[in-house]
Amino acid sequence: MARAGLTTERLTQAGAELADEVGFDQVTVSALARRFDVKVASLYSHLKSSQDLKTRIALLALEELADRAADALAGRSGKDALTAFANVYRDYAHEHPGRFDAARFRLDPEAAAAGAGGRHAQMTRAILRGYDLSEPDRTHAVRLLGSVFHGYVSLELAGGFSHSAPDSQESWSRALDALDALLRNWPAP
Amino acid sequence: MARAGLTTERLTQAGAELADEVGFDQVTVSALARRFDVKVASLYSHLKSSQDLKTRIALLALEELADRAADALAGRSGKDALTAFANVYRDYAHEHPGRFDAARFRLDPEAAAAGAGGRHAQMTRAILRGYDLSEPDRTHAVRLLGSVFHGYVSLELAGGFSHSAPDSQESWSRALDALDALLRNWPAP
DNA sequence: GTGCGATTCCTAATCCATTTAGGCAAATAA
DNA sequence: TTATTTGCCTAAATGGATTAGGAATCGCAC
Repeated sequence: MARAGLTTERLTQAGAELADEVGFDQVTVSALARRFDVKVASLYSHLKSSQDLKTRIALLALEELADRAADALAGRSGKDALTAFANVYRDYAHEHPGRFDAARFRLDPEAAAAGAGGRHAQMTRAILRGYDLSEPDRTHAVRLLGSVFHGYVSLELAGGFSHSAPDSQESWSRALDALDALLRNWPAP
Repeated sequence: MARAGLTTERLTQAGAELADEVGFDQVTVSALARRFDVKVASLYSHLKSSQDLKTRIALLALEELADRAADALAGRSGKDALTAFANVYRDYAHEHPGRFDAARFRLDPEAAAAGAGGRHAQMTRAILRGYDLSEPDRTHAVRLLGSVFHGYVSLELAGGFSHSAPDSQESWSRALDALDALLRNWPAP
């Protein structure tokens, strides 16, 4: 019987594709086995558990996202950087809804720390170098930006802004304008 | 054999409590049956499916949230209203993490429309009456506020801001200050 | 109070996902 | 080639979701 060539990486990758197709919470060890035309138990040589699979998909998504963001930030600053960074999030979410959902998966703190978690915060900080903020305001701003990106895209993906004018794209642009204005004019406590 | 007195409402209520205790995605028809000391199949006279149960919990949470928000907004305006509204969200999420998670559940559009979905947007609009914004900027602002509230609280609940200074409460306050400043000084396109 | 229909809950069975244990065969190394 | 490791399999236990059909209980009319 020919071997299927399973590895943890291939399984994670295929799991990510599956997530994009059927939704992250529909990702199941069984479905993955079907996709490789292999018996379910075989996957357990490569994955600790169903939870393990999901965690790996989440970490993959975080890495991909961080890679894209790093790319987008190169050579940009100020509002240009802000916009580019934000659009990486939004575009990624639209291209890979399942992965994006995965990226919001509750990770055990150790897994999050080991993975790309820190890179994201670091890049958000980098964007703020283009604005005149010092600690602790810079941290507050990092958290606010993260909240807006995560929140807006989540609501949009959940269908919150469809079926109503104005266009979501328009609101997104204006939200970025607003954030830029806010960062240039951050209020004193 | 004495009857347990099951009704759809009691099941939904108990499901919400269960969600707060063990997490929304751990809410299961079986667990609910155990809680009522009743066989699983019995619940299917009151619930269409597991999905149905989750949808009901989500709608319950949205209603509770809308009720609290309406209460908090009464007699307030401007930043006062903004802060009160925002704190309702955050407090509710901390008191009832499972329900809050449920409120972010992907609802079929019909269920969302039938439920309290519209009340939330309406109240957010009401807050903005205290600021000088006209359409379509008001809608953009509604979406931005919703994104921040949802995003911040989600990230906070996921543990994103713990284990690092400054305190999350501090960032939350400063974020509200910032939003207030932004709304008073909304940038032109 | 007795009887009747409707409702509530149960038994039983099926299906599907997760997970572990132990075995045979294929790839790799000696 | 033989020995060893590794990859995938069969088999089986556990537990949730769901449906069909049966029995107990309740509310109400007589």
